[in-house]
Parts: sequence; C-alpha cells; structure tokens
Amino acid sequence: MRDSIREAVTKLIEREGVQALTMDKVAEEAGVAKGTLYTYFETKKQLLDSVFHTALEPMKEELGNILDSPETPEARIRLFILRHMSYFDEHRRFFRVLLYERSVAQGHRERLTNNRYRSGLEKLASVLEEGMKKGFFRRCNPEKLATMIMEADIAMISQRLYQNDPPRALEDAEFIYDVFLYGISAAERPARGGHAYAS
Amino acid sequence: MRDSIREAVTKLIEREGVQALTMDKVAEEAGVAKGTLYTYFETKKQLLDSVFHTALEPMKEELGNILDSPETPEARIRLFILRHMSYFDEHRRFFRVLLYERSVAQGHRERLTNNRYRSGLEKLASVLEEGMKKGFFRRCNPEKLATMIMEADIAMISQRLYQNDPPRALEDAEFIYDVFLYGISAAERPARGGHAYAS
Amino acid sequence: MRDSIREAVTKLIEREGVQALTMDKVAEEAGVAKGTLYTYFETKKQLLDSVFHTALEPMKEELGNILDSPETPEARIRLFILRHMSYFDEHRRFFRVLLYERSVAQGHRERLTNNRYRSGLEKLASVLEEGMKKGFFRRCNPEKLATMIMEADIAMISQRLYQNDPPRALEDAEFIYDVFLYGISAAERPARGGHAYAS
Amino acid sequence: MRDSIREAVTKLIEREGVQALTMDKVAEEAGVAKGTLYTYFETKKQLLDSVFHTALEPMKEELGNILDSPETPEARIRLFILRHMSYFDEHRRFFRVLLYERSVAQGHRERLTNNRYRSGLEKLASVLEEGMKKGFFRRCNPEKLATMIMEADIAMISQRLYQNDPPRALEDAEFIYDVFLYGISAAERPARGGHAYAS
DNA sequence: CATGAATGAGGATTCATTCAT
DNA sequence: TATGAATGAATCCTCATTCAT
Repeated sequence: MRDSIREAVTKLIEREGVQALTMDKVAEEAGVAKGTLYTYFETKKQLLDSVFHTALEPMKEELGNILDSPETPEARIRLFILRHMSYFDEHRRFFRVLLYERSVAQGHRERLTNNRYRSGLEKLASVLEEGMKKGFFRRCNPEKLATMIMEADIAMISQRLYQNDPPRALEDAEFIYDVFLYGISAAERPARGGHAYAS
Repeated sequence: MRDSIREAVTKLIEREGVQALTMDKVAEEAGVAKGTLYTYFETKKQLLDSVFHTALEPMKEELGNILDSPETPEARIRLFILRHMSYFDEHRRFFRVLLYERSVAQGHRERLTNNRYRSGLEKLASVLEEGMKKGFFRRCNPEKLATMIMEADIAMISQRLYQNDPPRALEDAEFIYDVFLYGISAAERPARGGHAYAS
Repeated sequence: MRDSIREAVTKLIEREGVQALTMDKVAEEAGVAKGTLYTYFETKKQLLDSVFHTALEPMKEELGNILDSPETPEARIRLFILRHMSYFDEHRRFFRVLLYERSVAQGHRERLTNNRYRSGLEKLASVLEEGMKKGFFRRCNPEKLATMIMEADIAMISQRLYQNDPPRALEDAEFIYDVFLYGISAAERPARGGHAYAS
Repeated sequence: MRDSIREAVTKLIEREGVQALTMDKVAEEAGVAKGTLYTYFETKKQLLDSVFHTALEPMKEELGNILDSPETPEARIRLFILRHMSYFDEHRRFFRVLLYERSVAQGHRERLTNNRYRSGLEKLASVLEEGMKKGFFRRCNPEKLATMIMEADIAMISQRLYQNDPPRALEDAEFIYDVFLYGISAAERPARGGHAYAS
C-alpha cells in the first residue's frame, strides 16, 4: 500500500510536476481515500521524502558500489559518470523528482546538508583524493572537484531529458569524462605555478 | 518605492526562501499596505520576475560584454568564470533568487527555454566554438561544453555561499578554469580515437 | 447538504439581496465551514446557478406541460398565466432569485440567450401561433406577443410580492388574460389596415 | 466637469456594463485624477445615481408632458408608448443604464419605491383612469394596467436593442398599442361577468 | 484499517475611499 | 481645486489535515 501510494505520487509528478501535487490527487490516483494516505504517511512532506528516498536509494547504492570497487580511481570515475547518466535514462520518470529535491532543498539551506547528496559527493571526493595520492590525478581540492563533476554531470542529464533523441549515454558520459580528465586546451598545460589569472 | 518593495522581497527570500513568500509578508516587510504592492506590480509573478530581472540583468550585461570582447577565447572564458563568481560574492543576497529561478523553471521545462539562461549559454558556446576554430581548444560539442562549464561554475558559487570564509573568488575561478582547460589527469591524453570506455 | 447550502443561499438572498451575497455569509448561514461549500459546489457561480435551477426547474416543467397540453390555445394561455402567478405565490421566497437571474443577465446580453427564459418564451409563442392558425387569435407577430405577455405577467407578480395582502392569484391572472384577449378599449377595433398612428 | 465625469461613466457602461465599472476606469476615461471624482461626487453610488438621473430626466419630462397634454386618453397612451420606444432608439446608449437601475433596485425593494418609476407609473395610471371615466376604456384596475403596459413596453424595447435591424419604433409601438386596446382574440369579448376562469 | 466529509487557516487580488501635497 | 499614492477591508478560492463512522 505504501508502495502504491508512492507509485501514484511518482506518476503525478511525472505528469504535472511537483508544484501541482495535492493530497487529493494522490488519493485519487492511488485509488484510496484521502484519509488513508495519512494512515501510511504522517504528512505530505514525509510522503514526498519517502518517494524521493525510494526512487534514489537504489541508484545511490549502485553508485556507492562503483566508487567502492577495487578498480583504479580513473575507471571508477568513468563508471560513476556513465552509470549516473544511464540510470536516469532507465528511470527517466524519476528525473523530475530529483530536480525537485534539489530545488526545495535550496530554499532551506538543506541542499548542502542533504545526506544523500553529501554522502555521494564525499565518496566521489575520496575516490578523487585516492587517485591523487596514487598519482593518477593532479593534486587539487577534491571536494570542489567532486562538486564540479557532479553538477556538470547532472546538467548533462538534464539536457538529455529534454532532447527528443539524445545520443547514447555512453557518448555523453565519455565526453564529460574526457573533458575532466584531459581538459579542452589544445596546448600543453603550462608549468605548475603559472597562475591562470596571473598576468 | 518599486525598489523598496523589491528590497523587501529579496530580504524575505534570503530569510525564508521563495516557497514561503506571501504578499502579506512582503507588504509587512516593506512597511506598506497590501494594496500598495499592486499599485506597483500587477501580480505576484510580475513582482518576482521584476526582482529577478533587477538582480540579474546587470550581471548578464557585464558577462555578455566579456564574452563579446576582443580578447582571445581563452581569456574571455577565464574572465567569464571569474566575473560570474565575483558577481555573486558582491551580491550574495541575490543568490537564492537565482537558484529559485532555476528551480521553478525546472518544474515546467522552462529552464532550458529560459531566455536569460539560454542566451548566456549560447554566447558561451559560441566563444568556445570560436576557440575551437582558431585552434585554441580541442574540437568537441560546444553547447554541451558550455552547459558543463556553466553548471560547474554555479555549483562552485553555491558552495561558496555556504562557506563561512570562502577563498578569494580568484582562486576558485582559477581552479575551474584550470580543470576545464587542462583536465585533472596526470597523464597525457591518449591519442584521439582511443575511446574512454572502449575496452 | 447541497440542499441545506442552497437553503442558506436562498435565505440570504431573501434577506439581503444577491449583490450582498458572499461565500462567508453562506457558510455562516449554513452553519458549515467555508471550505465545505467548495466540497459541494465548485465555484460561487455554480452554486448560484444550482440555486436558480433548483428553484425554477419545477415551475418550468409544469408550465411546459401546460403549454403542451391538448387544451385549446386560449385555455393553455389562461392556465399558463394563472399557474405562473400562483407558483410564485407558493414560493414567494424564490422570487428575488428569479429577479436576480434576470438582472444579471441583462448586464451581459445573456438575458435573451438565457435558455430557461428563451425556451419558455418560444413555447408560449408557438401556442400563440397555433391559436392564430386555428382562428382563435388575430394574426400578429407571436414572438413579440409572447414577450409582452411574459413581461406583463412578471410585472404583476413583482407587484404582488410587495403587497401586504395581494388579491387571489386567480383574480390578477384573469385580469391579464382578459386584457390581452380582449383589450381595454370600450370601442370596437377599427377595421384592419387602419393604422393606429396613421393619421 | 460634473458633466464630463458623467459622460465618462456613460461611455464605460455602454462599453463594459455596470458590473465592470470602477472609479479607476471612470477617472481614466474622464481624464482626471481619481481623487477629483470625489470632489464632485461624494460616493460611487451618488455618481451613479446622478448619471441615471441625468440620463432619464429629459425622457421623464417629455413623457410627463405627453401624459399631461390635452389630447384624448387614447392618443396620450399611444404617444406615450411611441415616444418611450423612440427615445431609446435615439439614446440607445442609455439603455443599459436603465436596465441597471431596474436591476439594482430589485435587490432592495427599491424598485417599487423608485420615484422615477413610480411617478411615471402613476401618471400613466391616472391617464388610464381618466380614459375609463370618459368611457374610452373598460373599467379595471388602472395601476395594474399601467404596470402591464409599462413592462410590456420595456420588454419590447429590450428586444429591439439586441436586434440587428429592428423595425421602425412606430411599428412596434403600434403593435403594443393595438394589443392593449383591442386584445388578440378573434372573437367578441364575452359579456361582462363571464369569468375567464369561471368554469 | 479505511473512509471522505468537514475543516479553517491562509493566500492572491480588487477597489472604494482618504489625505497630504 | 486637483492630484494620485496609499490604504485595508473584503472576497473568492485552495488544500493539508482531522476525526467520527
């Protein structure tokens, strides 16, 4: 029953967005009485949280496993980006849900204290750090780098959602990986210490 | 008076977020009667739009000028990232406003059709393309690249907002620029055609 | 419950008129919460429409049956006028409601396109036309005649409402019938073609 | 100035109806500041009353003169109906104003206590009574008869307003006069005392 | 457990009227 | 006198939540 209610919420969000979500509609879509919703979820907020959790937990798990795997840091990053992207391809309908979670979080300074987001970020950062230590990556702030990768990744996912015929996830994922790994400059990287904004 | 109303809105958004914004609160914060708001703004939506516009238009202008300047593409990208970041440092209080614009847009497929966002993105993309043609950058999809840079940029800005003592904008901007230009790999980029996910 | 809400509306209209009707007052009069009204009626307009319909539909039905009956056209007109009048005697409290429907309609050219009013008028006109064809009535424009009879009828009803001790409906109805049937002239009707305003 | 404000009100009522009339619009249409309206009229209601008065007083005067003229009662009634109708043909734009006055009046039992309406009615009734005494008309209740004639008249006027190409006022006026004078029955009037509803 | 009618605080918007300049 | 910015009471409507059955 909890599942069928969550299912109803997901369908409604897909169809009409989160701002238009009302408990009335949820009850109707789920085929139960309005009061029944409150038997299973104390408040609307808790229902939504539960939906987000259910939708994103499997992905979090899988991505966590990738980052924890015994592969090289490079390979783990590569796979992380790819899997992140393909996950949304497979579950396109959850996409808006995620976007929502990000948006409401922003209203209350929750985003950066959002556990799911933070823990994913930290894991990614630690992989990057490991890569640095092992000499695969240049040394730099791993948290900031993780943030950049994560957001660029989500941005690409977002773009894909609204494309009629997006390229294979593999292609876009490779693109991101390639940019972050090797940069876009045609030239060699100047010697360290040469400050980008120096002169 | 329009200004003082916008001021009140900005303060309220900073303090309680956008979802909690009501015209009653705006009136109280601005120290005017509820009806007065409607003397200056036809609807709540128009008031919010005006707040966003007022907050973001100068930045858009300035960033546009940077991207249109006669500098090399590399320098323009560099300055763009830096100015983008420092602008928010100077106007921290407008930050949430921007985030809001992004978040509500997402609910309605408006984000990618959002003019301010799109036109900034297109300009950035065309500079990148120019850089590719002139041999400064490796050839790749400039639109996707622009999206990645923009979002990574905003992500960094977002992080800075919630840091008590963020580093100088210059430093973070340089970091982003450096990552995108030269990548994070310690190794050379493999020969072209070597697919990242190939084997 | 729908009934008790309609009841409250009717009472309020009787007491204060339609222009003073607010949903707050309706809720208070009905002894329910404001929101409850919207459980049973989607909008104020629909509530009012429902009140009008409930109040007038039975009368419309009955008057329609009279006009469709197998009596002579004269008898049908006679009964129509009588029943129309006595109906309002029996349901005095609905009278203002009718007046309102007429008055608001006037503001928007709706009156003549008002279905209830129009269809009653058309039926009356067709009975008059039948009477002309069968030689009971003089030939003239039946639509205009129907309008005149209807309005004169309503005018009389209106007068009765504000009389403390109105005569029996039968008497006033007979008066109208008599005037329309035989006119008020003491003299014979001049030969046809003799234009009233001719000379 | 009072005139130009009234003029503005009239135009607005013609254009958008009475329900849509606001003091803002009046001020704009009159080309004065909102506050100025209150220099010349104490309240909205008084302004509207003034507009109605100004619009209808000349007609009332003229119709009064007709009813007071030394013609035969028949001729006076005839002219009254004709002039009433043609007046609205000449001042179509005032028509809605009249309709409004009738409609608001109904909300507050004002209609029958409306001086203009009442005094017109009384004059008409007294002419009818005079006609009865002089043997021109059959004896009956003159007030009721006056009401019937007046309302039938207004109904016809109302119909004319919404016709694209109404017949000459003369024609419709003659029709009303003819019906009221001689009735619509093809047969003779049964002997007095023969009750219409008797058997 | 399930129901769904009832709730009522709250929100956006309108507009006649006032009053300092 | 003329102005028009400011007012704030009034109005329609929404929707998360409760609770008696």
